[in-house]
Amino acid sequence: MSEVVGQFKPRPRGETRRRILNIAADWLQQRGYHGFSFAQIADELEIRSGAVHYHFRGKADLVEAVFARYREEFAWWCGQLPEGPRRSVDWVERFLDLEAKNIERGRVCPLGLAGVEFASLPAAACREAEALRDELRDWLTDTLHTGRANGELSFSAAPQDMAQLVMASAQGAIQLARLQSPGDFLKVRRALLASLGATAAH
Amino acid sequence: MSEVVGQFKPRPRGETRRRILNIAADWLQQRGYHGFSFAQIADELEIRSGAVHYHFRGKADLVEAVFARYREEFAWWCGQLPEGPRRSVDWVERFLDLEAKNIERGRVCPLGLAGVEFASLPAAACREAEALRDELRDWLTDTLHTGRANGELSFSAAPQDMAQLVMASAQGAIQLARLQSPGDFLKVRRALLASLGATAAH
DNA sequence: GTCTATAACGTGATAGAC
DNA sequence: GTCTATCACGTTATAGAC
Repeated sequence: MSEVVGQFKPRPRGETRRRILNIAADWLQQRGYHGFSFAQIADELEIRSGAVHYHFRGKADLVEAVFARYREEFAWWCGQLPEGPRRSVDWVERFLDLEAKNIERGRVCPLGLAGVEFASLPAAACREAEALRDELRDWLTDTLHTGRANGELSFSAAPQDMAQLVMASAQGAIQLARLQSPGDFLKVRRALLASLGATAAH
Repeated sequence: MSEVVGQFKPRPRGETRRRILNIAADWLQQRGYHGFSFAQIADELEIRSGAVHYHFRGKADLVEAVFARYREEFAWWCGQLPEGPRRSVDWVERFLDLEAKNIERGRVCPLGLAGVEFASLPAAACREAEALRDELRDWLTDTLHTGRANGELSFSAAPQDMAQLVMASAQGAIQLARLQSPGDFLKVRRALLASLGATAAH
C-alpha cells in the first residue's frame, strides 16, 4: 500500500521487540535492574520511551523476558557441545569460557545480578533466575559426576557441592574482575580447574 | 540551655550520622545502590530526606563512607582473630562464617554488589571497593600460604589464585543462596574446604 | 548546627494519534 | 498495529528556617 506509513519508520515485524531484548539484556547485565530506563532503550532505537510499552507491558515483563531468553540460550548452548575423549573437562572449560565472555562485554553473570538485586527484582524475573540456576546446577552436577566416573576429574566433595562451587566462583570471579582487575577471572579459573583435578587443556 | 531546641528532636552528636551509615549499609547490601533512596533512610529516622544531606553531601559520598567503613571493620576483624594450633583452617572457616552472616541479614557481600553495579557506582565508592578487595585478597593469600606451609592445608594451585577462588565463591554463594535456596552457601563451603584439603571442624 | 520546605529532574506508565 | 505526547510520582539536591 505505502512504503512509509505516517510519521514513524516501520521496522520488520518482531525486529523492534528483538532489539529491545538485546539492549535490555546489555544494560541489565552492565548496570543492574534499577540502573537503566526505558528512555535509554528508546534512545538507542531512536523512538520515544512510551513505544517500548507496546512491545512489553512494563519493565517487569521486559526483564522477565530477558531472563527467559537466557534459559533458552543456555539450552541451545548445551545442545551444541561436542562429544570427545575429554568430554567433561572440555565442557567445564567451555562453561568457564561462556561465563568469561561476559567480561569482554562489560557484563556480569545474570545469576549474580539476580542474587544481588533479589530483594528489589520483580518476582517473575526471580522465578526465571531460579529456574536458570537449577538448570545450570543440574547440567554441571551431571558433567562433574560423569567426569569423575570417567577418571577425567578428581575431587573429594560431592558433585553437586562442586557444581555449586563452580557456579558461585564463576559469577563471583566476573564481579571481582570488573573492579579494575581483569586478570582475576583467570586466577579463579586456574584454582578451580586445579581443585577439580583437571590439567589445563594446553 | 534548653532540652528541646526548635521543632526538631536533637540527638547525641554524631549519632544521626552513625545511624544513617547503618541504615544505608543495610539497604545497599539488600537492594543495591539504585535500590534505595534518601527518603527511605529519612523515614526510618523520622526526619525529612533533605536532612540526610547535612550529614552526607550526596548519595555518592554516603556510599563511599559505607565502603570505607567496611574496610575499617575488616581491619578490626583481622585484629581480633585468635592464634591456635589450626590457625589457618580456623581463620578460613571464620572468614566463611563472616560472609555467611550476610545471608541471615538478607545482605550480599559488598564486593559482589560493587562488582555487579560497577558501571553505575560512583567512582569513589569503586575505589574503596577495590581497596577492600585488595585487603581481603592479601589477607587470604597470606593465610592460605601459611596454612599450606604448616601442613594444615593441601592444594596444588598458587595461594593467590586460591585466595581469589575463596573470595569469588563466597560472594557468589551468598548470591545463589538468596535465590530461594539458603542451603547453597553450605554446599559451596563444603566443596571449598574439601578443595583446600581441610577437614571440617564439624 | 541541624533540619524542613521545595525545586528540578528522571522514572515507569497511559491515552490516544495515525 | 505501532509509536508520540503527556502524566503522576519518586529521586537527588538546594535554599533557607530556627
